[in-house]
Amino acid sequence: MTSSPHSPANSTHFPPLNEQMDIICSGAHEILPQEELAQKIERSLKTQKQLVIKLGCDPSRPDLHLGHAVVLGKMRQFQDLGHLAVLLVGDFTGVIGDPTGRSKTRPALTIEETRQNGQSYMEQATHVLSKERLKMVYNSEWLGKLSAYEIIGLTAKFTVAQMLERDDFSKRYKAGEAISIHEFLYPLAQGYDSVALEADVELGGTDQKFNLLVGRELQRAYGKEPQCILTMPILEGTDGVEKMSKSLGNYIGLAESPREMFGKTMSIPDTLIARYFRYGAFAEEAAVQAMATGLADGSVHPRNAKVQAAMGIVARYHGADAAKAAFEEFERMFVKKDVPDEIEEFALEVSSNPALVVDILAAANLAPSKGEARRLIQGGGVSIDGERVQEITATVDISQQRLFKVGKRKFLKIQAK
RNA sequence: GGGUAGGUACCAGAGUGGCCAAAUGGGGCAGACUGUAAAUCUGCUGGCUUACGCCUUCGGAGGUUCGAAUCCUUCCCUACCCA
Repeated sequence: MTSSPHSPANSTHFPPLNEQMDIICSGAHEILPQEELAQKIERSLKTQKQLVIKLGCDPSRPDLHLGHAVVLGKMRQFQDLGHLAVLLVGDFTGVIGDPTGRSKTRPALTIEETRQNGQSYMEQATHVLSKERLKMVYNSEWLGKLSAYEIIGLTAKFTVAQMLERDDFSKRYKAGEAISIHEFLYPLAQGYDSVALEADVELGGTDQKFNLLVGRELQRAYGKEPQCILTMPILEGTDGVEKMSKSLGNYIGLAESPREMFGKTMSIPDTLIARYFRYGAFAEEAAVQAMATGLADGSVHPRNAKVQAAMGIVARYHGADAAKAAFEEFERMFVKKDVPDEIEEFALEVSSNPALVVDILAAANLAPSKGEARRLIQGGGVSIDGERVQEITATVDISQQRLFKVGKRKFLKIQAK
């Protein structure tokens, strides 16, 4: 549904201030400034106009994972309270390039690609967000229309010293690393989005704090009412160290199968269990507390807590039945060392049969290269029909279907075509 | 504009004519042990090859040499200092 900013919420019933604030604050890392937010809500109650809640999304990476879900979940709460969620696709800023990290030249996306990614983003986001009170916008809409004159005017509203307050910039500056001018434009453009949208609240991860605050500054500079900012914690990836991201391979995708979700959650380090329970499964605060204390005093076995978290996460995206099934399969696979229920089948074209195991692994994409396949065999990581492959020169007859297992969790049934 | 120091595999970082597919550490993968956790131990960690070996890779392009990550030329890129 679409509506222009600050339009009256049709037939929305806003809960009272205290109730709203409680929900909004739960799980939030920081809300700045909290009093202003309260004032905004009070005013919205009085005028019966919904607040505009902004969340920027990066169109170059359209794959959403549990980390994104943390902030999307907060967005959902705003929706449920009657406010308008605005998903801002940064198609224009995406072309500028994300300043965090080394400036790897990012392939410039075409308009079509951004639109497609935006659509796919939207689709996945609605796993968490309600389709009610949801609006998607592209920032090229206004940023693309700015003249050089206007852009210079924008840059004039911010100083280099202010810019260097940003952690990432100051670190790189002190370390003598490269910072391109255009990277300075990124926060400014993002901030300008808030001006254009007349955002009341902008959400983001804690790593976005600076950028969100720039939005506030710029709104003020342009004579608008400054937005409040709300940051959510950054969820660590399954490795427990780095933030969750697809490029690091430590993510749990929102679109993944129940089995994958469950399995990946079970592989997180113990220190993360309660966090995943809270932010991944969106468990009740009381339940999270109970788990945390139980883990701390040893009355809850970490494995069981992890199962609880994993089930909660799977249930959230696939339903309780799927969660139960995933759990049962997990038990069978890893506790009883059995094989999974459903294994993908693969028909392979081979020039000769029996064929080299190494060739089969590479052809079936169970290994990225033949060299890697050899290494896996040498390391004892490959078995066929339950028997470990000993020799890298081994061959196997696949005129009948064979069950290949590679590493801990790759299974594939292979048969000659 | 001038000067200085640099650009090595996923990252950090050694290597300054052949013993270099390139030390070491981190990361990653696999195995053992477990709870698909942590810690620990072991092996592997460019591609092709049963293997011998071949091919591609030390910022780009040329050159010197029997032989180059290493020397020369040139170009590109980065930081710092001076103007």
